[in-house]
Amino acid sequence: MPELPEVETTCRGIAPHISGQQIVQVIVREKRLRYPVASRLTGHLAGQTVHAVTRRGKYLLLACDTGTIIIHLGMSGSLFVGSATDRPQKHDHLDILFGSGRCLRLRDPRRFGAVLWTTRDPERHKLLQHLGVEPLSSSLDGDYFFQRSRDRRVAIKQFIMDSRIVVGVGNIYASEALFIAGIHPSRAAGRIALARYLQLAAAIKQVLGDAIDAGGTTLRDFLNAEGRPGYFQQRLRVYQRAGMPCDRCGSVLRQVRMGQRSTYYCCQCQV
DNA sequence: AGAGGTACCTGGCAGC
DNA sequence: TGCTGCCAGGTACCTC
Repeated sequence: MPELPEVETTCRGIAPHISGQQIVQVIVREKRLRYPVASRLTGHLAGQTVHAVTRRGKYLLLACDTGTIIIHLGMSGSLFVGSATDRPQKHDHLDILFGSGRCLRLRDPRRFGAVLWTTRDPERHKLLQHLGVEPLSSSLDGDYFFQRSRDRRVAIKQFIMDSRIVVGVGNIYASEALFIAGIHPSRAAGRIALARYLQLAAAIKQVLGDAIDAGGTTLRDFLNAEGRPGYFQQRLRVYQRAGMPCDRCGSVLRQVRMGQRSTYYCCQCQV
């Protein structure tokens, strides 16, 4: 599920319920996530207050008294606030219980997610220190892409999905942004002109921004959050539409595999 | 340094 | 119905 829009939606959704709240207990039912959940997490957290909930790339950061909880949702994770008395379901691996009676629960069937604890500046954590720019910030623009891509022969789709370049562009939105910008996904990153990178940067901001706005519509019933965020139903223009007509030119949309990932594009509109 | 492949894990689905 | 194989929104780490 989680691309950046869902992580952002999650961040906004859980923050009002847990910011300023004191943690009373952490329950780990399954510690075998991407990295083993440290047992010290349980001991360290009781009594600490969550001061802020922020996002860096697809990492959620819960700032506490003496350190920061780092959460990544992997490919199938979701995080929601409920009551501490709610009965856990099959893949509910971890709960953080608060003095308010609320419970922040991590559900992750594929267990590619991660829950980590650091007492240092989280930006310096091994997993975060090499992250590239935030796509919705002013740091991402055509010039930035142009400079970083010189002499790079990697396909543009893999280039924009490289978290050292820009964070948060996952497989769905990489295809969507390249379609909007009219760039063929396998074109070498180093062979794209500045003017086209200006369009690509704008396209990425547009698709991610629209998705966050759509995801925001589900925030109202976030406490019941169980179903999919609203943005999932938004009309994707190429993703999973192979064989269907391009909504711009009518050509049949194609699907190829790039770096073991499905990629969708229009061979007329994208060059 | 850059490029490409592999591994981690479960669930849903198509095809037989 | 039940089995098999493939696919899925991520990313760290390995080799060449």
